[in-house]
Amino acid sequence: MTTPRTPDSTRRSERSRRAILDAALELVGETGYQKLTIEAIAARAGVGKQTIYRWWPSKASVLLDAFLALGEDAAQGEYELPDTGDLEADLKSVLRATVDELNSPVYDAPARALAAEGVVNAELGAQFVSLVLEPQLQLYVKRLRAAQEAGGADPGIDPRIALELLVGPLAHRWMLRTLPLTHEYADAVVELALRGIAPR
Amino acid sequence: MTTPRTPDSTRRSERSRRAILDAALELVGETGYQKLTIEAIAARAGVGKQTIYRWWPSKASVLLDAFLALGEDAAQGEYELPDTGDLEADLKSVLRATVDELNSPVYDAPARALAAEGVVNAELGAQFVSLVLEPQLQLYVKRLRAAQEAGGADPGIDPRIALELLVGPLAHRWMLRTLPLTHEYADAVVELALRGIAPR
Amino acid sequence: MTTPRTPDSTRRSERSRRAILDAALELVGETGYQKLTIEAIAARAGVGKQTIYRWWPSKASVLLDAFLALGEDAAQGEYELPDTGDLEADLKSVLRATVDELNSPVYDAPARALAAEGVVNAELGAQFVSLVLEPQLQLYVKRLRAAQEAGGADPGIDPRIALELLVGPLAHRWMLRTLPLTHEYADAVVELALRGIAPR
Amino acid sequence: MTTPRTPDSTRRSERSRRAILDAALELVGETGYQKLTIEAIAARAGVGKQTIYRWWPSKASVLLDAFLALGEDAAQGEYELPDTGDLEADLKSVLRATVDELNSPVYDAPARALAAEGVVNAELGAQFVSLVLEPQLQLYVKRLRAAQEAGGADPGIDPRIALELLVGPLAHRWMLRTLPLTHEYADAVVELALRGIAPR
DNA sequence: AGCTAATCGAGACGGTACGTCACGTCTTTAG
DNA sequence: CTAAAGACGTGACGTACCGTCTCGATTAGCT
Repeated sequence: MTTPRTPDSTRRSERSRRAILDAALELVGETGYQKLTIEAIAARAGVGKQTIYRWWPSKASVLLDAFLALGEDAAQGEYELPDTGDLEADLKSVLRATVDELNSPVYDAPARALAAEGVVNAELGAQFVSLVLEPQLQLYVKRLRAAQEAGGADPGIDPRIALELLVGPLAHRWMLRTLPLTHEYADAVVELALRGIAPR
Repeated sequence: MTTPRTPDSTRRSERSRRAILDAALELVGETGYQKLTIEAIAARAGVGKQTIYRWWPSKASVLLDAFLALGEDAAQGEYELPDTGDLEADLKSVLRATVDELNSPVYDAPARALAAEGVVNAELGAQFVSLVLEPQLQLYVKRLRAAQEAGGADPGIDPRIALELLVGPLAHRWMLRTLPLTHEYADAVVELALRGIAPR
Repeated sequence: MTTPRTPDSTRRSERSRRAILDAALELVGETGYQKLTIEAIAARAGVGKQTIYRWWPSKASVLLDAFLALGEDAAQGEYELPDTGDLEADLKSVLRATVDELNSPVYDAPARALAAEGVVNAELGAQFVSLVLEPQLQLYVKRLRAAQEAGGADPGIDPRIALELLVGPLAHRWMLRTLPLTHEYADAVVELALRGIAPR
Repeated sequence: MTTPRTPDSTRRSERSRRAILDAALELVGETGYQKLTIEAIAARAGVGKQTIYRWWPSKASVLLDAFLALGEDAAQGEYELPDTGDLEADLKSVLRATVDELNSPVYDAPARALAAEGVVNAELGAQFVSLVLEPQLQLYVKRLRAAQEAGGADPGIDPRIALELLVGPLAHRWMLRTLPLTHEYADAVVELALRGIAPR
């Protein structure tokens, strides 16, 4: 009988939207993802619960938006990997920066929450990958292609797989905390992987 | 005034323990981890809730035990990686088997649940690593050391890092479902990683 | 800075007013008073909620107006009780008509809703009494005074109390549905009450 | 799938039951029936909401039980109307007592709430009548029958209707507050009604 | 083999959060 | 420039589970 009713996004309150995203980030940092509740977000944001349910289907979804907003504030148009001509140096610098980001408390809590949710919830996972992860990975593809053309990498190699050799190990250590995630580790991974990627 | 009392494990009902672990595995497969509840496990197992709370501190902990039991049934003493002398062939065979396991529905749901929980819950994550993951990884270390001694791998390389070059990419694809996890991918990862690991 | 603003009743939309009253009557019949909501009335009437809040302070108040409109349509100037000179016959005819009205589905739902609200909400109750009930009761007073003057009723009796002996029992059966409300009952009440009212 | 599950009344907490009934009576007196909420009852009683929902289907139902408990405490086995041989005196004394009760703040709020709910909700109304009202009314029937046998009342009269002539007017004034409910009014009603009831 | 104490299935309890509904207010937009 | 449409903060709804707590009724290990 009563249709689900899609809300009118032109009437949306930007004020409330920001307050919700900010509150979500704050709370996930303070209490962790498991204890993060929609009610707490609403209370902290000074917003009715319905205003959250009107625009997002789940708390994971709120957090994804909050994380994207966080990224946009920070990124400020950094849509390229450095290309100094020295592939090894460039990759080391990028992976070291990634290590720093993953170790930074601001990114850590929401990123873990989203990654964990994505592991278990395919739909959210797909969004996380397409909105957050894949754009990053494409930068590697581009940089590796450039290296192949410049003769710094074996042209027979699939850059997609090469990139996973670089990123996979970092992700592995970060997600399950098997061993500490350091600059030295990033360097070691780059060195080892490049021995496989280098022209024969 | 009565002490918190630790339960007497000699009197523990093996019947109930099995029923609980089985129910947990069934339910995590049917409804997913988020919707898995202690009450549902108790009901399915025909057991009082207290019997679960008496022996486990959380649902993640129940699931970890259930997953370990699942592994023990299957493993049957396979505590070695094959060593035919051909490192590449051996690794391909092992990683292909891992791919099959990760793609199998029986392992997938509980393994994802535990991995996700471990991402976000450091304590459970540590248990997962030490009980499930690390024993597996040590097999790689052992095999790689053997290869180094036999001259099939560069002795200057840290086997721990080498192994992560093999396992990290697989884990990455599995956890976030970026791209399909296939035998071909396993082969490609082994080939590329071995170019880095091989003696110079 | 704008004053609370009293609405300008000359600009009021008669179209909306009727649609709201009609919708209120329809809905109270369909779903009952408890489930009657301002939002549903507005939706059914094709009217904004604010148009209701502008003109009425509560849903009970809307319903009171709707009920009054209903009465005006029906009454068409029947502002007298019949006076054939036979008090007993006149009262029986009036009370039988009242029984029919109370048993009619159209009047029943809104009348019950208002009566119930009036029981518990003194303000609305006072309005209900002064606008709906008291005018009716005054007709009885007038008819009984006429009978006293004509010698058909004891002049020593307070007509106000006499009337309540007639109306009270009907109201009692109707409100709490203790026993069926029939013409026979109306007749029996009139006969018994008149034995008390008659001249000695 | 999941059966509605009827709770086991032998395990019921008497402590909680009393606390809930007491809280309901207190709150209905303080804030009125409309503003009475299950949540407030639970909070005041120091009880989980589910404990209310487990045992009662609605707030009206809680209040009915609370009112019955109130009655039981007060009544202490007064299961008879006085019979001094003087019908008029006995009825006046009883109706005066009823007037006092209806005017007492302790009874007023819950009684109004239940009466109002019963007007609009047939199911609750039937319970209210059979548990609260009808037992009272039967006492009148009994007393009137005794009077008929003793020659103090016309044996041709239906006691059920006679009683409604006594009780109906009181109820009418109480429910809609048309005019004040006083001892004088009770006396006047008895006198007038008895003129109809008396032997010819 | 019988006693006795702990574990067991069951589920009521005080709570927290869920996701929904309606309230009454306020703002935006179309006629 | 009125009013429909409807987003908003608020708060109660009734439900689902949480983790704790009592209940008898089995067990299982010790006398």
